[in-house]
Amino acid sequence: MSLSFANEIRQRLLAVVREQYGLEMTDVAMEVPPKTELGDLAFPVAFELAKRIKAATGEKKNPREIATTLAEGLSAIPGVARAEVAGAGYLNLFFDRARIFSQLLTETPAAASRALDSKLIVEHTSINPNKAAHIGHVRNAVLGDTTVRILKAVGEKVEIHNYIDNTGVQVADVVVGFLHVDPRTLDEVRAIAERPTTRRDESFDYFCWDLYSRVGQWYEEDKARLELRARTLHEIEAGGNPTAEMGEYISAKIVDCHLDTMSRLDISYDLLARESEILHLKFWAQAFENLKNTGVIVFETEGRNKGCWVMRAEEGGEATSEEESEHDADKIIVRSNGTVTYTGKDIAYHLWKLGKLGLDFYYRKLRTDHRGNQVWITTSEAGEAAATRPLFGNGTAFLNVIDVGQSYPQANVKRGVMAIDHDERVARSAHLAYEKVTLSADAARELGVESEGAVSMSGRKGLGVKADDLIDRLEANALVEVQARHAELAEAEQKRIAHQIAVAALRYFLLKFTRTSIIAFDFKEALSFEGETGPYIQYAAVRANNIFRKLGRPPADIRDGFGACAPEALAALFSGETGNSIWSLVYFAGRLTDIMQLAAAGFEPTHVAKYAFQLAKQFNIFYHDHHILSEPDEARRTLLLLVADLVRCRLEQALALLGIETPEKM
RNA sequence: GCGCCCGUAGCUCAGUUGGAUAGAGCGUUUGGCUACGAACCAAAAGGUCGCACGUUCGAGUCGUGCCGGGCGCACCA
Repeated sequence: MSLSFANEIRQRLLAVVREQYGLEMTDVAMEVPPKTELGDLAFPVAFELAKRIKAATGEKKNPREIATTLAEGLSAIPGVARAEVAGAGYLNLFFDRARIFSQLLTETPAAASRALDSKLIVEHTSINPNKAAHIGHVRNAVLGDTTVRILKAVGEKVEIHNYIDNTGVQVADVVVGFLHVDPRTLDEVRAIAERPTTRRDESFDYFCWDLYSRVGQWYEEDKARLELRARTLHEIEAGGNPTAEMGEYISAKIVDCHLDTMSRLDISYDLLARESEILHLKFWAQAFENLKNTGVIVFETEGRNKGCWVMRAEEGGEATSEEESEHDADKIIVRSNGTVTYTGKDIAYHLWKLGKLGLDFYYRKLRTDHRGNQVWITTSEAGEAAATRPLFGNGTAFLNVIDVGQSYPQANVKRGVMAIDHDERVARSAHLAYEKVTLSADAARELGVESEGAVSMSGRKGLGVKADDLIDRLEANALVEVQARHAELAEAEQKRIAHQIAVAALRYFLLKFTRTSIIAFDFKEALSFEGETGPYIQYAAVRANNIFRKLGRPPADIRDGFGACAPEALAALFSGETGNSIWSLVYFAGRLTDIMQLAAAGFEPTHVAKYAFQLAKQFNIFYHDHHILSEPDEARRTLLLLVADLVRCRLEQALALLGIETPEKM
């Protein structure tokens, strides 16, 4: 429903309150009644007014009486058929169904675009480039990608980053593996990474997955070997030596694998920002100056943090607490030996995101992805000229999709950044925290681990469901179903559809949960195509499309004939019990814009996922109740076709927001 | 000890700024394909919304205190 329409009603209502009761209200609550028979919009405002009137005049008024007065004052709003008082004092409005319906047929669900000078920088995926991606990583990527789609749909300008920690401990561990556990020269590693193979388990990221867990065991056997990790990490950070070269090669190759995996799920990026550049281009040194100048960080000359630069805890109301506990929340940014902590480096990186650092990366083209988008990557040495590439960074706010375990460091990063850049728009920046994916007892058993309850995945132990394995299984299962139903299609086409179904199943499975809910991954549930699943929603859209295919006329053709329908036919469509249920479907289809706004405001893609499922469910009931093509009344048939078309459009749009395609057939 | 998240049907989970009779999927039982293909639909059974106070005309939703589970709180990243 267009927002301006609802806002107009609100304003009118506020005016009536002013005229009738002389009360100034800034806003009124508005909601959708639980049943269509009760109306299309409900205002519980009379309850609050009763209270206010009593406070102002001492006069006791019944909420129903107030609602009645308001209803009388609300006459003649275009699009509103009538107002009713219901329950204990609800003011319910009924729309002019025919009018709204015709409006919806021409409306496209896009929100008013925001200021053009604002740009959100969304960081997601950011998998350590040392092993294959697993289902937990996919949750991050799907959440991030879907959030981006929704933000763009409501008019935000978005830049998508994928942070590559190519100089971290995890990469160092695989380098240790190739140097000491399963010794190989760089050329031999290259041979493994670049060997031509169609076998999934021979791909380089799978190879490293196994090696990484072997390294973990190898450390366990002799803790002294951890020295080797520290030395390797140091060499990688320093750069310009054979160890660093090995790390560079491995991480670049694994990043390639990750991008391929994510492409299968229609996920893409604008820029891969690498930690090696943040190190080599001395981002921290610059940020350090900025932080010192503003006084956010101070040098401790005594106490247990003596010799460190720390970010002091915010002054809370509790000044009475002991000295010791006050210093608990102080965050060390520079250690007493002069090295910088992770938090410090991340503050520097985020200042860059906002264009507040005074330094920039160099950039080069990495690849053109499956969508045809140019993916860029940072480099330390002179890259593409600024004139021939996008201007990266300089965002007005950042959004980071990172698991909930990073909440504390993330809060510190934002605190440090806000101390330097306290633009109110920066305050929108947020850590989009999501809970982890664990393995259900059944899933763990399938992977060889016996357990009573859910089990945490562990890259270090090599325990987890690899993303490509799962997608392969989904595609194989979907292909069986497609072949059973559409033997007439060419194999390539069958596979294409199976792929679309697999993506729908996986993405919906990860989006049906709220961000803060732990997902206990279960194969049976994730591999299902029935019930509350992505394919169920696709099926509803495909059914709608089938009607038009059988009809032999495109939807646009039907829309052109709308004007010729008699007003009586339109009135009949929405009258009676059957009319109510058709109207409730139409009205729900019209609410996509509201849902988008809700999802965007809370960075919660689940709202769109749940909406799409509910709309599909309602459509399936409609489909079952009305056999459109055999409808004898031609005008009514046209109108039913238009309803089907409206729902079809909104379903496909909602699916697109979720990163799910609608197959031609299924 | 401090902070955050979770607790809703047998299981897995939704539940927008507090609103009308708390929903869905799976599972169980039963029914519906010579229709736009059943990856669907219909029906039944299943609830002290962890517990107790409080605020409110109204609490699954807000506040306080408990109980139970998970995760953070490094001169690690």
